[in-house]
Amino acid sequence: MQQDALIDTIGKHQDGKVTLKGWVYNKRSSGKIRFVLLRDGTGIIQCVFLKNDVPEHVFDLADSVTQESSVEVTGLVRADARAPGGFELTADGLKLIQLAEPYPITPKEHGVDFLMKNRHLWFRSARQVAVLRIRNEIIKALRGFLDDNGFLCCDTPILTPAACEGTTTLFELDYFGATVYLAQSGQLYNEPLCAAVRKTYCFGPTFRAEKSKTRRHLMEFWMLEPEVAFLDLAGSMELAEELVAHTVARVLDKRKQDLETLGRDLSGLEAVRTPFPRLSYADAIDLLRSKGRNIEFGDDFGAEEETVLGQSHDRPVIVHRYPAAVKAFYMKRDESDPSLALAMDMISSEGYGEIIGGGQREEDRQKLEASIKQHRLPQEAFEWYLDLRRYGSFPHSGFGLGLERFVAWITGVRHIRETIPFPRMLEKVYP
RNA sequence: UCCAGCGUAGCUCAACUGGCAGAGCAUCCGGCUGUUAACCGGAGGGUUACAGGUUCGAUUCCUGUCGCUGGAGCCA
Repeated sequence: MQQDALIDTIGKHQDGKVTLKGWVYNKRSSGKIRFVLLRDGTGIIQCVFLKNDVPEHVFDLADSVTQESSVEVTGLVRADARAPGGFELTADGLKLIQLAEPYPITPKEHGVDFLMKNRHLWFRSARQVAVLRIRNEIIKALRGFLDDNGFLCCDTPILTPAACEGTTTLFELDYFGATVYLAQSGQLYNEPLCAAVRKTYCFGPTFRAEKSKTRRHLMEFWMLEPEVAFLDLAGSMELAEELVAHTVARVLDKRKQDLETLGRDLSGLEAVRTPFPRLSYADAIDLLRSKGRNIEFGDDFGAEEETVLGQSHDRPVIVHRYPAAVKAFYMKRDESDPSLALAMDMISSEGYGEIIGGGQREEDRQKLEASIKQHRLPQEAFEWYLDLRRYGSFPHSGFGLGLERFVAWITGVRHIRETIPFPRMLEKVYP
């Protein structure tokens, strides 16, 4: 691809003349000198226009051009200690591509509702770009780790005939007269795939029609779900912590600048090294009670419990062996205590809640059928799933990682809505 | 769905116990040769979310509706 000069690598052109295309981020003027901050999608650079050195129409345009107008600037690249990026452009030309109408998002404070209605413009701002860059780095690191460890990305369908787990509310869709649902997980489909390729994962959007209205929930979010044949619960906990630690290290290595733009406290991320503390559900209950939480054995954790558990360690904590009653039907029971499921959750360290949920799957057909009945699910919809227990059944485990919660935690962004370009929230689908 | 809070200029917010609806930014005009959310002077910009009520008088108090924000439950 033919490449114009770009701001993030402008140093290559030091003392040379370049033409930059981009948008006016801000401008300042002072009589016979005018400054235009140019944003090109890779960075921001200050362009300096001197009245005595540029044609009059160029000098005039540097004053009248509006915020976010698209322009083409030519000039000399100069190192300057005063410039935030280290370089400045001494401009000699400015061409207007389109004069922007008064831009709604000024370089001042704005409210959430206003910013969300202008989401398509909001992410031109520096903080939002930093989040998008980190999100991309996280995706690359997650996929890279799995790809390098022998996983095959196979992917699973988005339109599904029945509820995967029968627990959460799904979006319903007309499928040529039949009813189908938007997938809430690729997990059941991953299981036959791991019998074919041993280690598989899927990575795509998932949908929950729950009327959740918190800073940790989206109606549409991206989930990474690895599934491995002949892997037990302990193995899946190791995989999860290695995957998370690798990804955090990678972001610290590659996107420190963006983390600093966001004002992220790096010490919280630097502490994320394996092994992560493991806590049985029973131990977690004891810990919560010792901290004054009123919780009984058998209760699932609420948001406050997750926060207490997450904040009691300097890195993510893995809780395992939950009561089977609070977990999905396909979870394998613990042989030493069949009331417990071989399930595990990873809770992030700084109050961002559960980022991973998974465990070992039931491989015994009769036990699985009993569980399907117990959960009042229609067995005929799961015959293909039961086939895996008929034709060479095998122990296997996996988990799901919620991308946006993970991004929220790593970036330190308080609300999950900023971690995806176009968040789908409760009754909010514009833009 | 439930609980709590908030709706005032394009945006962010003031307006004391009910007494003339105001500021900063943005926009427009003018000034300034190194500005960093630049600054200085001036101008325009209002059905105080909507409907009703109490009152001499309502942005302010009451009722309802709508919208938004935060939280809970559910989960990643």
